[in-house]
Amino acid sequence: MQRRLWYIKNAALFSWLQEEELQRLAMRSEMVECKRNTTFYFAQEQSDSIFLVKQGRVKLTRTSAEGREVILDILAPGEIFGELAVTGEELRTHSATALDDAMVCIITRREFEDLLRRHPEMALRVLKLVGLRRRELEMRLEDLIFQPVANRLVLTLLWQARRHGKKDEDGSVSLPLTQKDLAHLIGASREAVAEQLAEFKQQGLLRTGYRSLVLIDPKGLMRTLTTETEMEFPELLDLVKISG
Amino acid sequence: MQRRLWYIKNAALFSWLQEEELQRLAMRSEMVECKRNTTFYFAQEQSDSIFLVKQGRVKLTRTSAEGREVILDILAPGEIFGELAVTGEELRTHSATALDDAMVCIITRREFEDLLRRHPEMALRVLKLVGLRRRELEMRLEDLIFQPVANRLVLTLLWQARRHGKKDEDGSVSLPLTQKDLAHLIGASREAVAEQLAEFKQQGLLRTGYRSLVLIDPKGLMRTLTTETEMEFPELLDLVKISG
DNA sequence: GCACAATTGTAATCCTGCTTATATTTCTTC
DNA sequence: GAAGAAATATAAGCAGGATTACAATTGTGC
Repeated sequence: MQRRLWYIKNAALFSWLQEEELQRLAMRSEMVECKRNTTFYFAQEQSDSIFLVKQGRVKLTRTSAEGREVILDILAPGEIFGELAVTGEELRTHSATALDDAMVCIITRREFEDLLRRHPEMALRVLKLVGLRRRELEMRLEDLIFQPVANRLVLTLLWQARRHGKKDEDGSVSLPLTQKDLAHLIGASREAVAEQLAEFKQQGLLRTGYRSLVLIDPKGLMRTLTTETEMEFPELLDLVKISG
Repeated sequence: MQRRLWYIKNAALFSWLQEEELQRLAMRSEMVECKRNTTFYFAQEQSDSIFLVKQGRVKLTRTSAEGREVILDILAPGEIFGELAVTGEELRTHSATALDDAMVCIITRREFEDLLRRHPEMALRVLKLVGLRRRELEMRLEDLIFQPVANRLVLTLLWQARRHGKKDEDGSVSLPLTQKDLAHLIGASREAVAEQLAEFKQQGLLRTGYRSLVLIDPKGLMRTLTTETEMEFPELLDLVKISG
């Protein structure tokens, strides 16, 4: 219970609530620990809860009729998912799966809706969040249309590095991602990703490992973009400030 | 002023407000009439107003560094755009342009935020709207990755028919779209769209015209999907109920 | 520790759809 | 009504990336 409270307090979306509300939430939410690859919900299931990631990463995916997968997002601890349950979504439009051994907090839709009603400001914060994710999708749609695999790969590597990368003393960043996950993130085949990674590896920009890769020279990776594309990714320059 | 009130009252997002609020909105909003191809705002401009479409269609686009365009959405009368201004968006991430001679209503962000504060329920409705558009983007991302041009084209034609099509007595639906617009909607080249349309034309599924096309056999178009893809577009069966 | 599953590495082949090119039709404007 | 702009039509050549295939490596469960 204390632990639950701690986690909730440390989620950006909830941290501003007064102690009383936080305790109520901690009391009424369920905490679940689970192994890697556990699925929290599948597409088409009833949308009746909101999740808060406490530990591990969670991937949100859509699967085509033929079983091919696209990754909509990969969440880090402190982020919530399934929040579209409070936007009139009846059934899930994606699946949610743990990428690592994970811990999540489950809040019923009813409870969350009550919270929104008690704190109108919360609705604005959720609105902000949903809007932000929508804009991210718009950017990805654009990249998918305009950028070749190599660029999409670099953009995604840098993006993932900011969210999930572990920074080393020497400035390199390690990422816990399989080539398959990367492929599903950028909408390419696993082989195309492997080939492109091999090329970057040869250029000394990164190292590959089993289920992981290490960005040795993030700035160098970024430079592979600017040759063909205009300078237009100022946010990515923040890469240096990656959380360690 | 009366006309302004009428339009606002007839927008789904506002219709539930009490008369008093509607009048206030009508009073404080600006009504603008403009020609086809007028741009309401460009990407990177300050996000300080929300728009309501009264007449004509409005397209929202993103443009790549090289000048290529992707259409994020095409709005019909009664719909709003620019609403991300109230989600913490500082600068526009897309441009908005009139596809027809149009009329829009402009509400300042401040005014809209006040409205949200006075009516917390409004925040929930906007949240619902933004969530819906996010899900649409997720679907398009998936289609872009999994579907070939032919399928994307059909899906888009049927989708556009529902939103903007004019239904004829004989069951055919006419759409005011250029091939270029279609190409930008599905992320393909204009030529690829033309070629595919030619094929459908030959199969008697549609007719093409200058800046317009007529879906002669929407169900037949849909059937071209089910051969290669599984049946998985139940919503599209509503096509028969297209607004006339 | 051994069998099996998952992941990575690499290469040849093939195909969708982009590019480029050119002609024609329809609208707009003066 | 003529000239120019915008949109449609069509086709050849090319290329990025998917598919297919197979080998090698690393993890996992009994």
